[in-house]
Formats: sequence, C-alpha cells, structure tokens
Amino acid sequence: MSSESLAPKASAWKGKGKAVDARYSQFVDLYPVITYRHVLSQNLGVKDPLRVVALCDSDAFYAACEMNRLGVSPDQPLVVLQWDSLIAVNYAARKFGISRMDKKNDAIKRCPHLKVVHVATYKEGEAEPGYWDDVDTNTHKVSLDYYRRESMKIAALFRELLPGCEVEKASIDEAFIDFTKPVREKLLERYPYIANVPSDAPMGADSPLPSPPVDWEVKGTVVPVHPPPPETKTDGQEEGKQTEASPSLNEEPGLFELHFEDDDATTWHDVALSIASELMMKARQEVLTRLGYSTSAGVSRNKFLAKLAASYRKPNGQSVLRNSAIPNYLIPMPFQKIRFLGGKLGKALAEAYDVSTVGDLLHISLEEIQRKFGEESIWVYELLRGIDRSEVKDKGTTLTKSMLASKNLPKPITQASEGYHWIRVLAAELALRLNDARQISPNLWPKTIVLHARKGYEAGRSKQAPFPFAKEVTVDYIANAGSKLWKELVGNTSTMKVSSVQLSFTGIDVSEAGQKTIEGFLRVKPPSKRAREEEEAAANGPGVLSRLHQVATTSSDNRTRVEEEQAEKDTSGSGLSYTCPKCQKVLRPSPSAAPGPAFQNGEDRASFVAALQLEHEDWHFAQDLMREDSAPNGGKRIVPGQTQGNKTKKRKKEATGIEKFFMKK
DNA sequence: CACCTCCAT
DNA sequence: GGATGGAGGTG
Repeated sequence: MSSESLAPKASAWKGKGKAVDARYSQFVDLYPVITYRHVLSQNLGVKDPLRVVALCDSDAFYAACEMNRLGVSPDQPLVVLQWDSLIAVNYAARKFGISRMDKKNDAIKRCPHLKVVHVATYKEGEAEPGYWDDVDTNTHKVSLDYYRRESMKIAALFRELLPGCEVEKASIDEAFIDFTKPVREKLLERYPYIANVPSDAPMGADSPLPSPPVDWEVKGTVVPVHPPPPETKTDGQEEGKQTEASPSLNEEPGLFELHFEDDDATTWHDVALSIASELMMKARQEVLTRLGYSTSAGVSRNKFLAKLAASYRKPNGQSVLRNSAIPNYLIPMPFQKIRFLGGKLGKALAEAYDVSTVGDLLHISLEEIQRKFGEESIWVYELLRGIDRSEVKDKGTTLTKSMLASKNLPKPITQASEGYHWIRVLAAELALRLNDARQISPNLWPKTIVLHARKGYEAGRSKQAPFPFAKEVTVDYIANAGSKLWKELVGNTSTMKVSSVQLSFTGIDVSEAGQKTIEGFLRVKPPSKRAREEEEAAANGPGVLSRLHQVATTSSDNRTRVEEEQAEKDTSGSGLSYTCPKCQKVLRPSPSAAPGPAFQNGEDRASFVAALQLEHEDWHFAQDLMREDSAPNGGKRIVPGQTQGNKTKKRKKEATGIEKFFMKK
C-alpha cells in the first residue's frame, strides 16, 4: 500500500500527508495472518499472534487500603500522609483538586471534611507498627507492611481466580497477567470449527482461519481505532476528566483518517482480547467484592501496551487496546510517560531530537537511534512501534527477593551512636518482616545484608556482607551485622553528616537442602529432614509476633531483654553451654518447646550454643563500638578477655571465635 | 561477589 | 519526596 492510496482526502493538511503516512507505515504486523497451526500450538510464547496480556492495578492503592481498614465509605475523601506529604489521594478527594505532592494543609483547605490518615509507623518502645496520633519523623519510622500484605492478598486472589494464567506482580499495586493459554482454550471451546484443520484446507495447518465472528462484544472500553478529533470530542464524561494518557491531538487532524483498509474489521486476536477482557472483568469484580479493592485494567497484545491501556480509564475502568487501535493511540502519546522512558533515557531522546511524542520519534531510523544510544536501543525503537517481547514471568508465590528498610534523617546525624540507633530500628523491622515471611515460607534466607548511607550531598555509598543463615533471626543478629557495615562505611568521623540510612537483605531465597543451615554452615552436620520439620514447626509456632517487643528499644535495654529471654528459656539442662569470659553470662540452647529449635543430639546443641556465642560476641563488639564512639577521645578501646584481637577494624577478618569453638571441638 | 546506576510506584 | 522494590552493569 503506497502512501498515495492511503492519503486522506482532507485537503486542509495537504503537505503533511506524506509524513503522517510514513509514521503509520512504521507499525507492522498489526494484522498477522492467523492459521490453524497458530490456534492449535501451545508454546509460541511472545511470537504467539494470539497473545493476550493484561495489566491490572489498584486505584489509589494506599488510600484504598486505609479506607478498607477504617471502613469509611467510598465517597469519603481521604488522603494518606507520610509525614507532611500526601502519598495517596483517593478519587473522592481528587474531585476537590487534591493531588499528591500537595501539602497536608493545602489539601484540608480544599476539602475541610477530608479524612487524613497517616501511614503506620514504628514508634520507639512499641512492639509493632501502629497508627499513632503523634507521628514524628525524628522518632518514628514508616511501615508499609499493611499495604504489602493487602497487595499479596490481591495477587493471591488473582492466581486463584485465573488458573492457567501467568501472574506477575509488578509492584505493590500492579500485576501483569498473561491470558494467552486460557484464552486459547476458551476460543477453541466457543468456536469448535477452528479446532480442526479442514480436509480441504489448501495449505493444511498453515491455512488461515476462516473469518472471525463479526458480532463480537467486549467487556470494557474499547480504545477507538479512530479517536474523534479533540474539537468534536464529547466532554463531561461520566468518569470525570479524561486521564492524561488519553489521546488528545492538537494538530494534524488527518491523523484520524482511515489508514488501513478494513482496519475496523474484527480479527481473531480481537476475539481473544474480548475473552481475556471477560475473564479480567470477573476477576476484578471478585477482588472488589471479596477484598474491597477497586482496580483498573488494560488488555492488549503485550505488557507495554496493556500498561498503557490501563491508564486509559481510571478508576474502576477496563480498556481493551486492539492491534488496529495501536497507531492512533501511540502516535500522540508523550513518550516520556512510557515505561522506561520516564527517566534519563527519555530526557535524552527528547533533547536529542527536540521532540515529545511517539509520533515524532517514529521518524528516527533504527540505525540513527542505535548510533546515538547504543545497540540495545533497538528495544526503544520497537517499543515506540508497540512491540514488546518481554514475557509475563510468574515469579511464583516467592515473596520478594529483597527487603529494604530505610530512613531519611530529617536532621542529618553527627554521632555514631545515632547511627547505631537507627540501624537497630531498621534491623528490628527487617527481623519482623523476615520472620513474618518465614511463616509463609519457612526456610527463607537472605544471602547478603547491605547497608547504604548517604552523607550530606554525596551520592550514597553501600557496604555489604554475607548473611550467615540462622534459624532464629533476631534483631541483634541483624543489628550487629549492620553495625559492622556501618563501621566500615561511615566509621566514627566526627564530621559525619549522614542524611539517610538503608538496611536491606538481598538474595532472599528458600534455602535448599544443600545450602547452609546453621549446622551446614558450621560443618557439624547436614540438615536432617527432622531438623527441617522442626524448623517448620518453630516457624509456625506462636513465636514470631510475640517476640517483637525487641523492636525499637535502645540497644542495651533490648539486649538485656533478649538475653533474659534466652536465659529463661533455658531449662533443658543439657550441660552444654557457653560462659562469656567477658561478662560471665551463661548461654544455653532453648528447650525443645517452641519457639526455639529442638535438638536431637549433642552436635546440634553445640551448633546452637555456638550461634548464641557468635551473637553474644557480636553484641559485645557493637557495645564496644558505641562506647568508643561516644567516648570523648574515641579510638581508644579495650576488648578484655577476648582471645581474638583487640582491633576494631580487623574484627571481621579474624576468626570469629565461633570457628575456633568448632575447630577445637 | 561487591558496589553502583537506573527505573518505577 | 520518602520508602520500597527490581534489573542490570562493571570490575
């Protein structure tokens, strides 16, 4: 098809015709021939011409969480606060012109009956995050845990409701869903005449399917193939203002003319989209009735387009983007709103060519863009043309692969002791979250622990270390590891001005049989099946939450309580114990009663005693650090009674004592 | 593996 | 902007 034959007849924009058509010609493969082989194949992956992907995201998710938690009515304007900033604004509140990044007081001015909820926080001296009246960023730490849990409920419900679909949780409030497989089944079920290659088919299985039904209906809003020009667009639509992502053209009216013959004709892919849309609609309805979350979804041929389509109508909208509607949907789109182009790359593109829309960039050849932005920018080139080969990866129920607890310090800290305080707070949160996750997946183990800190205006720096497996991950265990990293990263220079601290676990995974339990790590004994069962029992026991009074108290107070707890638990009379040469404290393993592990033999017990010793020594280490830091002439310090060394910095490299313990044995 | 950069919500 | 999370690059 030449551009001549496709040129719209309107003469008003004559002269632009060629350029416009050039852009349309960039969209290829919008109408692939679909054959019997295609419908009957199972594993075509991203090449599948019948591929259908949806993106479903929760509307104003944090706000919705709070509305459900508090049982407020859907039309009650509500915002969620983090310190003085709005992090979520429900749609009722948006009607008052309130938006994120308004300040609290501005929002209340616009809507006096606004419900203002501050996000849950950890508060010094409290066992768990909660909703307090007196939030203070100087003493509290935000907790997003409630939202994470609600998010997991939604994802779990999608998985339950959509068997055969791949479900990829993309963020706390979004999931991609690949409907290809169930849609193919339903397609064959509804249209059995495409399930068998006719004997007279000219090319056998490679013959095109017969024409699809013309009477297709779609649940949801179909993005128009030919959007009306802005002038004639009906305004005041039921759901309020059009979202920003909705196409709106200011120029080049010819854009909306017919550019492909029969581009409105239904294709088998359209039928596939409508089936997926139906399934998506039902699932969203269930999420709404069962969990109370309103969502918006987009359905299209790949992840990128599904995501864009989802923004077409919100809230509580569902939009279907057909292949035929892709060009007119993409061409006017400001490309910096596209996923991956919202950052530096998008900015670079905009500046390199002094343009802003997808259509503008369609003039750039692949060679040109690769010359300026590198070989890999082919994916940008394709993205602009509606092509996205990325797959929907069901990461299983596996929780996240990392856990980050972070705190921006309103007043940069200058004392190391403050650093240790915050590390302890962050460690307490990580302990809570990891142990929590272990209730669902008992053997979770973070491979490394990472500390990030930012000094003043410098870029953040980080230090990391392996995180030895421990069945029982305590606040101290984490805080001590974090404190060592702090020492390496920040030291105790008096000039420190640390403005942000982040403590995280990475490489979280289920520890497999071959990997290190504490026994394995210490080479005493491979983990037995029995041991794993016990571990599971312990993880499911009453322990996790009840032990959380370790959270966010001062270091020494907290430690005392932990130690006391362990001492109290010690009724086993095992005879195997460790007496700290420094403080005379006696460490013994717990009895078999939950929540501590039970031991089958002396070696297990010895391992655990060793772990206790390690923890204990680490505690002394941290204590010494703090004493050193708060001492008027920091740097002087003595480690009495320790066989291994008295140099702070080398502590990590030397035998930790626990190794010796086992070597000796 | 250690550390950093970029992107996103 | 703050609190998270994921991917990927580089030595």
